[in-house]
Formats: sequence, structure tokens, C-alpha cells
Amino acid sequence: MVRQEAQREQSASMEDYLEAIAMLGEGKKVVKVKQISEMLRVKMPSVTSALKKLSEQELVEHERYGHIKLTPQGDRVARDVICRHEALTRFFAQALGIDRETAEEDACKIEHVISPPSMERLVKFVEFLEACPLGGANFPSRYEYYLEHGELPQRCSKRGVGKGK
Amino acid sequence: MVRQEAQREQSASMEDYLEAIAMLGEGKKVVKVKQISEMLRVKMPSVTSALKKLSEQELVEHERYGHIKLTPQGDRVARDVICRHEALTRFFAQALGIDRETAEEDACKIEHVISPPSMERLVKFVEFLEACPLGGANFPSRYEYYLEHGELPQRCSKRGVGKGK
DNA sequence: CAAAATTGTTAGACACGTCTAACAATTATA
DNA sequence: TATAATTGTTAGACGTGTCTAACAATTTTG
Repeated sequence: MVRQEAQREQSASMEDYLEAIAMLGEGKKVVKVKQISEMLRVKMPSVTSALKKLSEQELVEHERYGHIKLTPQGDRVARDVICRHEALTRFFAQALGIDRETAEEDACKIEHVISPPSMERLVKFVEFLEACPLGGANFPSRYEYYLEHGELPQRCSKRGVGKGK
Repeated sequence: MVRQEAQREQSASMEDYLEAIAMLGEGKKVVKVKQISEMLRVKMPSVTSALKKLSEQELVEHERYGHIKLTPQGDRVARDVICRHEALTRFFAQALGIDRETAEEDACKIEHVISPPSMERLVKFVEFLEACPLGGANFPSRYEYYLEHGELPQRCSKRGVGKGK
């Protein structure tokens, strides 16, 4: 019995389709080609052709004029992308203070290219900022001060902590 | 006098070519097709065709079998990409603690897709971490602790700062 | 300096993902 | 329910960027 070779990675486009289908299908809602096309801002024929491709890879179930549904495999991939998307959005919006819309846009692009180790660290980093009192509470405020004035709140240092550069 | 319409953005590929040419040309060294092809891991004909395209846009000077050089415009674009690249590398390597190689790889991808506002904030963020005693010195160590134990150094609050594993 | 090795170019195929135009199925509605 | 409106599909063009194969120029070296 020959084990199936590991799925080759999906392209950014295909990941977008999977992601869109997963989001539109939340709560087992019926997913339509039109919706996908609007969400991804592509024309319907592009969706049809993507669905064909994804069906061949068994990531999506789709029959002519019929239902659209992720297979368990497809769902796994989609969840993964969504997870990266959310973590990145949190990073840009919460940690960096970027406006939500831009944060989402950047997340949409970066989610397709970031490496697993960086993604993992980024997630931990966001968790850290959220969990750490100095990180979560003081950190952002000092950061904001820095953003505004280009320097730290004076006497921020209690003595050149660590080694000066 | 009609102002030239803003240059449409370059594709990730074209940005890579400009970046490679700039790096290989540092210190006015002569740039060769072969080098570019090796640096970007593409075959030489791909380079030739990219050079043709970039020449038409006046971002590169190139004559058949001859010299390869960025125009001032091309240099501007290249510097820009390199700047993003470096900031991203610093972020991943120094702030997140990712190994240099992975950090570079991620920077290479992300530099082409990140938005200007996010880029700007990210740069400031890295500067902040480097400048702020609590950020630069203690922050990383507490972060490391968190990475290892999944929770903050107990009583991280105000006295617990500065310790470390 | 002439042959050999290397580097660079041209031509053309191909994969990918998009689009428009034309047509088909489905759904809404008068 | 017949017709109109909407949604979905097919066919095929196109742009981008890659590649291989064949050939041309340049450079090295015996």
C-alpha cells in the first residue's frame, strides 16, 4: 500500500478560494459561486475554474449548478489559512495599531507566504503581548508615545538596562 | 507640463530583479546575467526577458551582451524594496528570534506584499524594541521565557523584570 | 590567436489565473 | 406556468513569468 504523497502546497489563489468557501459556509450555509466571486473580487468564470481544479484535488465537492462544499481535507487547509489570517490581523491591528482594514488586507497577502516557524512565533508573540502586563498594558502606551514623539518617554530607562549599544 | 502619471507598481518578480541588480552592483561592481540568475534561482533566459521588460520601463539600462545598470528611477525602487527587506529581516530575526535564514526567506516574500502603513509601523516597532530599555533588553528575555514555558515569569509585574532564564 | 568553454540571447512552449462573450440552467415573478 | 431575471458554465483569449533548445557572442586558455 503506497501512501499518498504529501499534498503539494496550494497557490495563494487556491488558498483564497478555500478560505472564502469556508467562511461563506460557516454554520453550514449554502455557498454560491456568486458569493465567492464577490468576496474575492473575481468574475464568476474564475470561480468555476478554480472549483474544477480544487475538485480534482479533492479539496472541494462541487457538481454542475449544484452545491459547493469543502471536503474534510479542504476544510483542514482552509482552517489553516484562516488561522494564519486571524493571527496576522491581530498582530497588525492590536500589536502594531494598524487600522482594521489595512490589517486585514496585509493579513490576506501575508497569510499565503509566511513560513510556519515565523507564523508560530508571531502567534506566540501576540499571545505574549496580550498576556504580559508590561507588554499588554504598558508596552502599547509607551509604544504609542514613541510613535508620536519618535523617542521614548524620557527617563524610561531606569539605568541603561542591559548593555548599551 | 503634464506630470508623469505615478508608475504602476512592480510585480514581485520585477522587484526581485531590481533588488538583485542593486545588491550585485553595490560598489559599482559589474553585474552579470549569470549572477542575477543564480541569485534568484531562475534560468538565464528569464533574466534576459526581465531585463528587456525593465529596460522598456526605464528602470534598467541594458544593452545586448553589455552592461546592466539601474537607472536612477530603478535604483529608487530597488532601494525601497531593500529597505523593506531589511526591516522585515530585523523584525523576524531580532524581535521574533527566528533563525536568520528563515527570517530572510520570509522577508523576501513579505517585502512584496506588505502595505506602506504596516511597513512603516513595523519599522517603528523594531526601532522601538531596539531603543527601549524595557523593550530591547528585558522584553526579549521575558519573551523567551514565555516561548519556553508558555506563561510569563510569575510576578512578571514590576520586580520580576530583568531576570531571565 | 584559434579552439574550447562560458555566458547571453532568441524563439517558442507552457502553467497559472484572470477575463469576456456566448450560452445554459435555475429561480423569481407577473 | 411562461417569461424574465439571475446565476452558472464553457470556450477561448490574454498577460505574466517560467522553462528548454538552439544559436550567437564573449572570454578563456593551450
